[in-house]
Amino acid sequence: MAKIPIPGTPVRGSRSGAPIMALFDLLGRRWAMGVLWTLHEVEPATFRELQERCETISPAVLNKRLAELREAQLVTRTGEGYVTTDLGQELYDLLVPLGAWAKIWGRNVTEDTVAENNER
Amino acid sequence: MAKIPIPGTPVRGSRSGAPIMALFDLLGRRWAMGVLWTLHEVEPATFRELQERCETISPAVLNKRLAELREAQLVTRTGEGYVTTDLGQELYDLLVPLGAWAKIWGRNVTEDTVAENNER
DNA sequence: CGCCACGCTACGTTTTTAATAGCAAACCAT
DNA sequence: ATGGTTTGCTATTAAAAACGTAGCGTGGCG
Repeated sequence: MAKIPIPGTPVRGSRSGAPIMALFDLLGRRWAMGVLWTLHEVEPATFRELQERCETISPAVLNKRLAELREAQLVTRTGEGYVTTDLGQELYDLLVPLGAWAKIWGRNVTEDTVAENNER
Repeated sequence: MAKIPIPGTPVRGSRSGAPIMALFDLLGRRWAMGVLWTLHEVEPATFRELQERCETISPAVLNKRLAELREAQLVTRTGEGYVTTDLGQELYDLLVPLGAWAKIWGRNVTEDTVAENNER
């Protein structure tokens, strides 16, 4: 059984286990959000499909993240493959705005990086 | 200079550097979202204030995350201490809904965990 | 039976995070 | 100017997580 941060018990960022900190602890693991995001755009997906979509993820980590996401009720497995749960869908919906914002952010970051390089 | 994922260049989850994947790469580092969240509720905050607020973060990691967040234009440093930038504020605003949702999620997760324990 | 896709597991290496100690610089009252 | 404090961080050693690759066991199919 996967070990996930449980709200109400000590987690990173909060000894009292504030839900947001438990969530950050869970999502702040490499690939956690990426898997959820990628799964959502392909579901239902088999383990290997998901692995290909993620391009560079190793099976060990994918397996671990999937176990955690399942434990956290965000993902489940059906005969057709892995799918997001209702809860997972809700979380995904909250992540969507980040996708749009990331584009704006990306413009800022890359412009500045280019600018800095030109300065020298 | 801190190494952060640059949209448009290969990052975890996307060889082409999709902005959302670059963002996930950045935020999917331990403490990244927690630091941004915590900073927002205390800013302006000194390094040590932030460290205390985060309860269990080590100075090395805090320093690294701060360097990355600054590099990513989300945080900056003033005479008063560290503060979020406009961009960082925008991102924080997008994170806020997660705080509310986390409470609902937390209820689900803990209830099920308790239920499972009672079953045995 | 042979062949293939699937869901993982194993394992050796590299990277990241943790935990703790402590240093240099700025500030501050005496 | 001197001793004490706070601040921002670096150094170091150890543990944990992630990577990359290989491959095993199972189940379906011809």
